[in-house]
Amino acid sequence: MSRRPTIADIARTAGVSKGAVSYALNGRPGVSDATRERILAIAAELGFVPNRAARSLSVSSAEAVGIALRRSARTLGIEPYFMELISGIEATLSSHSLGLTLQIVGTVEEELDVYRRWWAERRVDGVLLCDLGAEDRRLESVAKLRLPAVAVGGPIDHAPIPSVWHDDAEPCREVLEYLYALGHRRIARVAGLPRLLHTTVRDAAFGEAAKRLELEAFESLHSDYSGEQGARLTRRLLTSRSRPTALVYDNDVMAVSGLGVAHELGLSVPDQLSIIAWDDSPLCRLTHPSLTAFSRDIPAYGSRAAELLLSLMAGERAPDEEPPSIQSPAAQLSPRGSTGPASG
Amino acid sequence: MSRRPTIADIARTAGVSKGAVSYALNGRPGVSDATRERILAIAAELGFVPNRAARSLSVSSAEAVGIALRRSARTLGIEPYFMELISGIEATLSSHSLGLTLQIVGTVEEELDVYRRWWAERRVDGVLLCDLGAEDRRLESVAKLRLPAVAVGGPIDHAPIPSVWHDDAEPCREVLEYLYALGHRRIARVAGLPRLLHTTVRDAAFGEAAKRLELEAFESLHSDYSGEQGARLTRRLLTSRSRPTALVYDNDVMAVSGLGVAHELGLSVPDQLSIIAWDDSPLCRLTHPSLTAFSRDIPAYGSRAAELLLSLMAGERAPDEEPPSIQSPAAQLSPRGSTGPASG
DNA sequence: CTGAAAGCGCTTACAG
DNA sequence: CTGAAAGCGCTTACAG
Repeated sequence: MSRRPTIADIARTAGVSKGAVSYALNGRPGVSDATRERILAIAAELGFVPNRAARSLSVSSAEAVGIALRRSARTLGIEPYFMELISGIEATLSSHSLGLTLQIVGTVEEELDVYRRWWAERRVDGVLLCDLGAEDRRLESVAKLRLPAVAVGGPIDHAPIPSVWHDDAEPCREVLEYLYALGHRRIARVAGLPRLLHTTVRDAAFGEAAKRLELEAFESLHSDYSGEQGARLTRRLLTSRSRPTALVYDNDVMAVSGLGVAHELGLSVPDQLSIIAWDDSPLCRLTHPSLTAFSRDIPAYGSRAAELLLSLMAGERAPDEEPPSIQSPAAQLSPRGSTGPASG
Repeated sequence: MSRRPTIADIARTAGVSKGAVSYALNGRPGVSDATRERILAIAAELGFVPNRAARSLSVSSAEAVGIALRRSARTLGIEPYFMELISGIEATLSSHSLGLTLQIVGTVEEELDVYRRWWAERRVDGVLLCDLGAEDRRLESVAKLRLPAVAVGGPIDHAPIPSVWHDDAEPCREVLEYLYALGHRRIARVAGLPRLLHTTVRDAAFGEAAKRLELEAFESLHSDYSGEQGARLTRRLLTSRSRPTALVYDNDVMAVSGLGVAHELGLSVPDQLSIIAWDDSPLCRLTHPSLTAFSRDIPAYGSRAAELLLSLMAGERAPDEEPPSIQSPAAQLSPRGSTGPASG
């Protein structure tokens, strides 16, 4: 038949009720094994696939998860992070036959509107929140909607929703100690957006470690993660009177553009300048020298977030139980060609 | 009320039937203006948003568009193209209150299964096909499903579905003439996947133009678009006995990694080697020198594809009418620092 | 212009 | 173990 087959079609050819078909299809008691077999065979033969809308309407669930991204097309394109994260999320979702609904928004207000609309429409059963802010209105808002949600990032203690996060402070200490061991005493950092949670975590950790190591100089300049700002800030740092011998970047895009500026200024990397990128992506191996970077498995991170959201949606915990945040492994430093001993 | 309001709630408080509410909400005749106003006011006050599943079930439409990507997390992350395309698509869809459902697949078979399932479930009303192949089974398959579909890429003449495409041959001629004018006579190209349609279009156009210009040497080496292969093929080309003085890359990722190889081999760009990238993205401005590249507005391209799909979904043309493909502006060459006169 | 009813395709108590 | 029925929340002919 060219019309999509329904349970009514199956019921008719099997000579049973629609209820029986539903029980058989969903592996529930209520039909004998023989009948079940027969029904399943007919369903398979007809190529039956349940209509999502009908199913959703009955069980009041959308069988989909939503993700709203507050970033420009430009940023989304250039930052490998998002697509890798989405890949991981999507892998988990599709293995549970859940759909992924994606929307790009311009402002927090728009983003909150999207969540409210999704909730009201029942378009999604849960959402994943990205780009956590140091102060983040979204946490309370989605919690108030009672829309299952997981924050991707953290740590966010005493928050109304759980998060999947990883420690950002330890890598900060690690990288400064590594550079210190290589003899670097004047180090600077081209940091990310100051409003983001992980930026503040790194700000604090870098500050403390720099003080503890008694570095000659350490400063963090904040940026919007773009290559343009990465280049501009790098130029500023490298043309100052006592220029740093090592630069740490909060993402890989800026590190690549920083390397370009070093070339432009005739500084050889790593002889005269060491460069370290934060988010490792294939980008870091594209350059010459290739970039020393902090690596972590972003798709796995996304998968873990999706799994946590699934468990929330399944309502596996008591209403007043502490939301079970999950800590992921911290990023690992992968030394490559862009770091070496300080030339003094 | 904490329960999501339904049209029944509105009907009750307005003292009318559910049908009247539906007419009023959808701007259809069947209610007086006064009643309509009253209903709309109550709906607004209750914060009414229609339940998607119920609406979908009634009107047999999912109010969503699907896109299945057959690329690895790695590729999706590093290629700015996809996220930019998706941004453009999404912008158009959300302005029409349509959702975007995204799925990542491993093989063509999986991809075709996804389309079949989406169709059977009525999860989407239409799909967008990316990464068109020179031979592409998907065109026939989705056409057979009678699932509205638009191919992103082309030209695909006499195809069962329309496409949004742009001319790739003219830019090929243009770039060779440009390099010729700069004095280059030995040129090579690091091309993309040979199975993709636009690769074959470029293969042919480059071949013809090279012959017409009577270049001393022109060759195309095919790759998988990855930085690794870009580097490997560049190394091979630059270490051959008569090395080319200019390299053209089919994407920007490989061009960046080719530039890295030039640095590695101590070749100065553009003095000893000119480099041109195909897909312009912020990546091309990250390097030093910045890369001469072919630019086009990818988000706009995505928007156009989405709009064409919407018109198809609206069923605006007769069943036997020729599918109305849309040609987009060809890519424009943006000369930057990576190209210059041939040194001989 | 308006109301009551049927229907979209599922799921799920409720009787037999 | 099975069947008949109601219900999810909308839309849409069909009568008045």
